[in-house]
Amino acid sequence: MQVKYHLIKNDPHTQARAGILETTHGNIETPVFMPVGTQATVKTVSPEELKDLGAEIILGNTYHLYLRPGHDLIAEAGGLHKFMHWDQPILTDSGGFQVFSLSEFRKISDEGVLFRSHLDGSSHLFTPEKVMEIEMALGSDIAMAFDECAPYPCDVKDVVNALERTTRWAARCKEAHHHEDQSLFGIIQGGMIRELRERSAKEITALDFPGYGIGGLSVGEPKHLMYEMLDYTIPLIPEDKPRYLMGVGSPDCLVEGVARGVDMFDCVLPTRIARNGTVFLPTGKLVVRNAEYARDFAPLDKDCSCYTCQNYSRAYIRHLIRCNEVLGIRLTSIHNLHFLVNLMKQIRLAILQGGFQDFREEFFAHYMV
RNA sequence: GGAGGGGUUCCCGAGUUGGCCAAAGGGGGCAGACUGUAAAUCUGCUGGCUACGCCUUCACUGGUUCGAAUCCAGUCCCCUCCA
Repeated sequence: MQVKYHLIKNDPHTQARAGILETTHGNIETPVFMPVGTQATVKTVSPEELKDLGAEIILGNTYHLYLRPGHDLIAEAGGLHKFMHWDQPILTDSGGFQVFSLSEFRKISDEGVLFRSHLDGSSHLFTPEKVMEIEMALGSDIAMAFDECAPYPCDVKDVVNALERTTRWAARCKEAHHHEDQSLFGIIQGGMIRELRERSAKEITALDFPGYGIGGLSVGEPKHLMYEMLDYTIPLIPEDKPRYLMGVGSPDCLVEGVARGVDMFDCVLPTRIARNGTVFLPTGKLVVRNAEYARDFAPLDKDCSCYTCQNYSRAYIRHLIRCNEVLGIRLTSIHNLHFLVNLMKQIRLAILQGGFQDFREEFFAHYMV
């Protein structure tokens, strides 16, 4: 089946909305936060633990899985779900972000992107058609179109080029995509320029995808700019399609993204900062690795219901992280993922109960950015 | 008892043709960053101060010298080999 978005409730004061996204591997309650599992694993956290902390859908990455172990191998294993033992929805990113993050290893042409593997230096041409072939082989529920994510800051002409190319590639992706159990999402680009955002939104939505990614944001620009771009972009996306703000995941950005009409988010932030000794709390970030928690025998968050907070102290977690023990980063990863997943569940509940605006104010009354 | 080697800043460890040495490098410690993952990574600080300068420091004591972690003498420890 193709994904289907059901709008359940609009917030009366903001653009926030609650809905359900139906997929082959089950329903997703939106707005939702999606943990990132680039290499067919959310680093250090098992699928069972992801389910326990409430994750509904996770990501995989086309570029990384193509290079290793190879999409053919994963297809042979029975697809990504089976390969990694995750039976809930999966979204695969297309490698478009690697055009940005691995910019020193690639050359862009209209045909596609020639990557020099960061693993062994070998060359690989990613065309929209190739990316579709890979994503279909992976068998994710949602495949992202191959886009060009422009950096920030960026010359206007380069933003325009990326935008135009992204539109052309989106059309080619759509043409090449044939998979009845996988839905292809288009991606809107346009840098930090209102007119270009609007233009990209119009061009991409004209191609009629079952969902839309908003890309090219959270690439180093100030937050107010990102929020502005969302304000310009989201009203141009059909109401009956899910909107996915790609790569965004700080708690404050999630709340503000939802307020602007975003349904889906993904981000490496919770797992990355977890591995570096930082955790999310309702009051803001806390570097549990720091000396001031050496003798703090309380949980990370006394009101948190996650596995970590139910069983371990700040002092113990700090000790593990300082000793480089894997359990330390597993515990902080579990907590951070739970924090964001749970934040979205609270947000959704608030929307359903008509109290999102109050929730938002309450959140920022406590959360120090 | 004899022969040889060595004691450096929290730790390990460079540095001994004397000045460019508050002293390389690593570890540890302290702090910061991290937003579709080249990240369990990266960056900064790590003797003291009334700081573009001053003070204390390279086992200890004394000496040579304009100047010593570096040279000399003695002392105290440590290691290896031979008795």
